[in-house]
Amino acid sequence: MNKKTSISILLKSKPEGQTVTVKGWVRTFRNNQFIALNDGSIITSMQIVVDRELLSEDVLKRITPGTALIATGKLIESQGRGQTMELVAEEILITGDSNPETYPLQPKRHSLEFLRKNGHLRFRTNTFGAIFRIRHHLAFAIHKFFNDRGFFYLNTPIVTGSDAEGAGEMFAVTAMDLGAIPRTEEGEIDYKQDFFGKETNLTVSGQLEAELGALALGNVYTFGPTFRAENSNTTRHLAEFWMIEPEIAFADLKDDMDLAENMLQYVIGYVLEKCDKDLAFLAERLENEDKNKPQAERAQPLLEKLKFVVENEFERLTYTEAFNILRNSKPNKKGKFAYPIDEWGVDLQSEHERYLVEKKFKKPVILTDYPKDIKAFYMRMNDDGKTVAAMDILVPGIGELIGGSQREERLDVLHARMKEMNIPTDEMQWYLDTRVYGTCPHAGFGLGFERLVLFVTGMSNIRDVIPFPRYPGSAEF
RNA sequence: GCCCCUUUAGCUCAGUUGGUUAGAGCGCCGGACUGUUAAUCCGUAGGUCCAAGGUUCAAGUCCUUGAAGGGGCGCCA
Repeated sequence: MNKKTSISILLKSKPEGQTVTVKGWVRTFRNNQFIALNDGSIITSMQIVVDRELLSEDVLKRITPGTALIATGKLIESQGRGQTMELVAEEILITGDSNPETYPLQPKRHSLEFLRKNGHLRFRTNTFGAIFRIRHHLAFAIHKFFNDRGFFYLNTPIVTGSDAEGAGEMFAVTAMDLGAIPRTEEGEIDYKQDFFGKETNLTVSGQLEAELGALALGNVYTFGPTFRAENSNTTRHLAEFWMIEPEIAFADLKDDMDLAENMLQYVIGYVLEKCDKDLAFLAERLENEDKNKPQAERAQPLLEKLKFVVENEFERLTYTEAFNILRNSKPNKKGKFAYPIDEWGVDLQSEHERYLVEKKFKKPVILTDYPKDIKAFYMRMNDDGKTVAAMDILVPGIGELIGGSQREERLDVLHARMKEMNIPTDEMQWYLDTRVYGTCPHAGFGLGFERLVLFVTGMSNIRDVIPFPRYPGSAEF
């Protein structure tokens, strides 16, 4: 096939009557004369001008929304308004018809619910095209950020034999015949006869393994699929999602917070530059969506929100400071919180996080030094004996975007914590060995990639920012 | 897992205190149109009112159960 030029590249060139070929899918066909052709490389469609003499009536009728075609012709400055250039067709080859009576996508606005049900075709819409181009650039920016800073990309296992992380319910991995599961004499499932000879699950986090890498390579990060079998039915949870988990050696909680804040500012700045057209489209979309909402429910304009995050420092405060703010807050005193703030040590609910982020500070907030009883065993114990060196980054509209901590590097303290929380130490010797041999202060965090995409695109349901969402009751495609 | 809302044409939605033949915009189909921009103009067709059961002289409208979808909460990234 002759070489195609992507529309994104053509739009950067000078239209001087040069002959070019574009290949894509018809969005609309106006006036029996103007094809809006989109090839996915950019949100902008190329206008193909068709001479009626050129094509037979039959071929003209076949140019409908969704039709795939190859158009060759001269690229000239557009005669009409609305686009800078257009392609005067000399040859049009239809490679795939699209029956307009059955093709679900019409040249009009569709609801996100409808497009979710037609998930196999939603890529062909402006909204989802923009989302998935931005998703790509965000992923690339994350790799670039870490690579530029000397981090090594480490792949941690997807099938894991470790069940001590406690980050959530896990999906079992087995090759056993589910109709005839082998049992021991005591009636327990006999995992010794399974493929790996032990109980295995899909990973809920690569952190513990990433620590092993960091305590040799210095700075590492993971970026891989993560699975949680929680029965979560919300707009910000998935059963299969992608998580980024950097882990840094010889570092404390402040280094960890600085890294997370710098990373978010870098990747958001990157897409503000690279994805200006897609972001502008999504910003306008969000604005239109919000027109029907009461003032109080309207979101901050998307570009304004993103620029603000890039240009301003995040608010940093401890759990205890946040607790005092919340306890003395109006909604708490007036009994507006479903979960009143009364006793130090309670876990903060999303209504509290939203108050801090959206009402009190109106910017991303980093909460640190949580009570030890509401956090995981591996987080470093603070000198007060009551709190741990944890940090959560909360952002408007989403809540928790990042969860991290300085890790407990002192063997005796870690051992005591594991015993206290009933974590079986004998199965975790591989983890404890990093503290037995050459331990050092280190820290890391987990970033939910889809939550980042949600935040950047201004979408509201996490199922719309991953190509093939998995959630309770649904695993299409 | 808990709570709330929705389900009417291909899509997005109206549909009054229960009352005759259920409507609109867009799309589709037919026609017009060589500078359109979700093109426009004219015309036609298109409905098991989510399903089952109930109340009533009468149900799209009220009640019960179920299904599907959406939102909030919890768990968390």
